[in-house]
This record gives sequence, C-alpha cells and structure tokens, in this order.
Amino acid sequence: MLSQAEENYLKCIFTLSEKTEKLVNTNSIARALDTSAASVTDMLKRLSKREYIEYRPYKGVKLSEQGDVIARKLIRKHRLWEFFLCEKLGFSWDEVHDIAEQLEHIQSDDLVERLADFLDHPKFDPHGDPIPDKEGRFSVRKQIALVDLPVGKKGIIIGVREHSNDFLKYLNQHRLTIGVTIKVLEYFEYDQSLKIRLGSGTETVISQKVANNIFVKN
Amino acid sequence: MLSQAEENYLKCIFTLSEKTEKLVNTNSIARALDTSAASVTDMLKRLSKREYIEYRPYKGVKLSEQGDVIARKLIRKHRLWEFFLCEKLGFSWDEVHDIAEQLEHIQSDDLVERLADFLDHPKFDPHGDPIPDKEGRFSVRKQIALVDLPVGKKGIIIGVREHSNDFLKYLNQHRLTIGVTIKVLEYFEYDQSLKIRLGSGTETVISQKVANNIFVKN
DNA sequence: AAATATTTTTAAGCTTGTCTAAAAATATTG
DNA sequence: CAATATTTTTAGACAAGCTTAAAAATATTT
Ligand SMILES: [Mn+2]
Ligand SMILES: [Mn+2]
Ligand SMILES: [Mn+2]
Ligand SMILES: [Mn+2]
Repeated sequence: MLSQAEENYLKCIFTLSEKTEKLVNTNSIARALDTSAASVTDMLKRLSKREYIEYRPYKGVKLSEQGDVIARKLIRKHRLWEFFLCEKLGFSWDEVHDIAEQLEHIQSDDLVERLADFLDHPKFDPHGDPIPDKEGRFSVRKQIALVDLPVGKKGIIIGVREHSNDFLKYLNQHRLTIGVTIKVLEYFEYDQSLKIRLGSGTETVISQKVANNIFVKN
Repeated sequence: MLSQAEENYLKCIFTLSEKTEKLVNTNSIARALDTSAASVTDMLKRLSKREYIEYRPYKGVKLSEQGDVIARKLIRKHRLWEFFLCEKLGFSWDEVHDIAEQLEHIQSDDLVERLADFLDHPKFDPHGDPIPDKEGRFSVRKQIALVDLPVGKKGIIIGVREHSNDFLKYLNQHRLTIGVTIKVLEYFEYDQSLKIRLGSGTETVISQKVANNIFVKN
C-alpha cells in the first residue's frame, strides 16, 4: 500500500508527463509539490526501488506500467469526488479541489465504483477535465481555446486550462461558467483582448490571458 | 491541526470514557488501538502538552474541553459518512465502518455541514448509534436489549451493541436488521436462548449472546 | 574548450509515530 | 506487610518524510 505522499508524487509525475513527453525532471516535481529537490530525489529512489517509476539519476523519471495505473485511479477518484461535491452537495467549482485532494486518497475500490454508479458515470469533472473510466481511459472531445475562436463565431464553455482559485473566482464573477454560450464580437489587435457576448446578453471585454485559459466547443 | 493518529487517540479516549466514568488507562487505549503501551504513553504526553487531554502519569487520562469537542466532531463525521454510504451508495452495514474510519479524517467544516444537509440531518447511523448534531449533542431514545424483552412482547430492532463484522454478518444472515419487528415466543432457562418470530413470520432461536447485543424499542 | 551557471544528488539532521526491552510505580495476594 | 503480579513509563532504536548546506554532475556561455 502506498502512503498519501507516495500517491501524490505518482499523480504529479503523471500530470507533468502529459505536458512534456520527455522524462520529468526533479526540479519540476519539487516546484509542483512545493517541496525541496532533495526530498524529491529521496522519494524517487524509494518509488524506483518499488518499481512504480523508472528513474535515471540526473536524467529524469517516468511512471512504470504499475505507477501509471495508480496515477489514473487517483485522477479518477479526484474528479469523481469533485463532481460529487458540486452536483450533490452544491459546492461551486472553486471550492472543491482541496477537499478532493484529500478524498482521492481514500482506499476502497468498491467505494469508487459505487460512487461512479451513484453519479451516473460522469465523463467530465466540474472544470471540464475528463474523468478516466474504470480502465483508466480518458474521454477526448474537440475543444479549442477561446482565443482561437474567430470573430463572429459562437462557442460553449466546456472547460478551463488554469485551475487556480483566483481564475475560477474571476470566471464566477463574470458568469463565465461551464455551459455558457459565448459569441466573439470583436478582437482588439493592440492588446489581444476580446469583446464577447454571453448567452444572457451581457457583453464584456476579456484579456488575452483569460481567453487563452477558457476552452470552448463550437 | 491534528494528525490522523492524534485524532484516533482522541476518539478512542472519548469512547472508552463513555463506558467507564473513571479516567481512561493506558493499557485500554493500547488494546483499542492495537498498539503498544509505550506508544500510548508517548502520545499522551504530546496530546497533554497541547492541552487536548488531561493526563496524570500512572493514573490515567481524560479529554479536555477542547479534546471533547474534536472527538464529538469526529464521531459526527464518522456516522454521517456511514449513513451516506448505506443510504446513498447502497453499502450494507457491515461494509461501511472501515471506509468511514478514513473519511472521518477529511478536513473541511463546510463539507460536514453540506453532507448533513444532503442527508436531511439523520439522527442515527446504520448501526443505530446516535449522530451528534453540529453542537456535539447526542440524541437519546429509549431502548432495551432484546434479552430484556419479556416473553410475549414485541419490539423493533433499532440498534446493536457489538459492531464486529462477524456479528453484523450473522444478523444479515438471519434477517435481523434495523427496523425489523420481533416477538419473543419462548425463553429457554437451560441456556438462556430465545425463540423469536420476525415480522416476516420466520421463527428462529437465538443465543443469549446475540439477544444481549441487539437493541429494540417497544 | 574553459569558465560559469544550473540542476541534481548526497550528507546530516529533525519530527512523527512506531517498536522492544528494561526500569519504575502501583495493585494484589498470601 | 512483604512478596508477587500487573501496569505504566523510560530508554533506545527505526522508518518515513521532510529540511538545509555542500558536493557532484550536467548545461550554457564566452
Ligand atoms: Mn482538482
Ligand atoms: Mn478538476
Ligand atoms: Mn463505525
Ligand atoms: Mn456506526
């Protein structure tokens, strides 16, 4: 059985791997987990000995077959719990991550599957991130960043790239939440900001940074 | 913030206190937590220094005001989660304790209250144990052990004294679950066993040991 | 290619929570 | 009430997971 710390490392390596293709390096793990590089090296040696990862000193690390399975299960649990917290308990999407960070470590295969049943096997979590199925497979769907939506076109918000509390709260304040329809009215070359109209009729201007962190479908 | 280990000690001292009135002694804690007396002494010193308990070496220990509040919260969480697992996820009462043992350590006051709302503020858990309210108050209700139900009288099962898996499974097998009506048909002096008839019409004989561990109301 | 900068690992040490064995305190019994 | 039994504490050790500081390896510049 893995400790919570060990589980966090595996999940971290998984998410960093998604972005890089290459081996994950010590420093990026340390940054992500807000710990020292020395601690990371220490843990990598332990996880390597137990064959959850393939570790090449000074080169970097990737998950083993076994480690990959565990990481996917953790992400499944995390996102199922986030869905539960929003859909059943009425939390908003900026409140659920920290609680799910704890709940993902509850050990019971039975629990996960019953929870998934109870929730009708959702495919996406409250932030629009895919929930792996029992076998660890992610759903994929066509999505583009709002920055890439041409002027005059409509899109529906289906996810976010950033998950920080600040960003999610900004989105709440501007009613930019999952399911909302957006039409791009104007593009301002000067600072790459966008004027948009929501389904509700409200019009706003959003920065390039914001538009880049919102995913929409056509 | 308390570690899971520290929380387990406080909860343990609380439940042992319920039974004894007197100070809780080191050995009984060690037995309950399946650990060594030396470890217990060690922890008692730490919890005492932080004023969660009042500890008198060689004499015993009791919870401080503060420790009592925390223990009650843990029991509230534990039993709410057990209720959730049975009522919403369809677990049976012999499957929920170990999972609730983990879930009770999730840190979020908001979560507990939203969960309680979602469950309509249940007063008793799947084993018939009272769920403390937000202020830590337990509901009390009149209940007697099935052994004490006179021959010819009817009662309804509302709880159990023992919580072991073996006992709960025995009860499942004999359809002796919460809400079931029981009529005592006969008492056998020789071994203090009872002949009973269930609401369903089934008749069985149960031992004195079993009858002592079932609570009924008239 | 040598000098410099960055990344990673090693070394040493701390806290938490556990253990076993031995010593000390308390309780029980003849 | 002294001997014995039981309970509790102390002592010493260990693993996990973290820290900082120093050393070693690798990457980048000049
Ligand atoms: Mn999350
Ligand atoms: Mn999410
Ligand atoms: Mn329980
Ligand atoms: Mn219970």
